[in-house]
Amino acid sequence: MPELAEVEFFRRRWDVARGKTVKAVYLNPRARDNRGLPIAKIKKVLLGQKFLASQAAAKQMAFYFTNHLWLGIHLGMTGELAVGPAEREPKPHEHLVLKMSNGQELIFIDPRQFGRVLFYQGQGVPEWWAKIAPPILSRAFTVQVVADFLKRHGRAPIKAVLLMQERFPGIGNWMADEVLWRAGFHPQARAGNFGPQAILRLHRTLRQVCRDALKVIGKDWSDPPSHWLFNHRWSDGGKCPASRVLLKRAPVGGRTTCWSPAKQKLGAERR
DNA sequence: ATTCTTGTTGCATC
DNA sequence: AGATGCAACAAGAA
Repeated sequence: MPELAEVEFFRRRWDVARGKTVKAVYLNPRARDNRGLPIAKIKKVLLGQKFLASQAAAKQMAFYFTNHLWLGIHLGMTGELAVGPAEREPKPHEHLVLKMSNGQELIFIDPRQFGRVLFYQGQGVPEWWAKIAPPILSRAFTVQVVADFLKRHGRAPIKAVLLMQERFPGIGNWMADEVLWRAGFHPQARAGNFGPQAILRLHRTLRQVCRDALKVIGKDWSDPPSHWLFNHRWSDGGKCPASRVLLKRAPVGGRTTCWSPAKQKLGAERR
């Protein structure tokens, strides 16, 4: 499920072991998440190092250890981070496990294996971390930046554009739908048709949904309130929490998309 | 049995 | 050249 706020939630889970030392490393060499990793080297250099800090950005996390060591994790479609006691019954698809000095294990589970584990050792910041786009909640995410990006992808449906991580880091399928629903834009609206007022509104709504999601899900994984589209989007016969009309569902930009035909009409973007 | 999936990439096509 | 769309990746749920 992991989009912006869920990623932050999982980061916090592992962060309980901050300050502890790595006592053992397990990396499944056959897991697709671990492809390309120097597994033997990671095991060797990580052992005995202290977990110093963690950070989430977009759909990625970075865990930083002494000796300039970085572990990056992308949760893909089905990944999650867990913390468990060492004597637990291991579950299937545990692709990375760090045994920590407090007796806890930090576990990365990912059945579908669309996720990714990354590694870096050295001064400075790894390329895979540095290249993540500036956060939607940062000052760099200006209205102008959004306007330029929509123009550049003018022929694509706005739904597909909102999913582009190079400009909307952390936005995934449900967040994109939530934004468009709240702002009142049809997911099929062409990005190039958005007028100045509509762009302003889209920009503001993007920031608001990110803030709200982090407040609700990012902190302790509470379910969002039922007046969000989130709670109704996957059920057949789901109704728009604002207008009570039957929600529509269809693929847009290659992804299942849910919208309220009452609230989101083509043309509203042209202002 | 079949179809679906909260993500990303690589490649074909426009 | 740059933008767009789609299949592929893999496993489990409905």
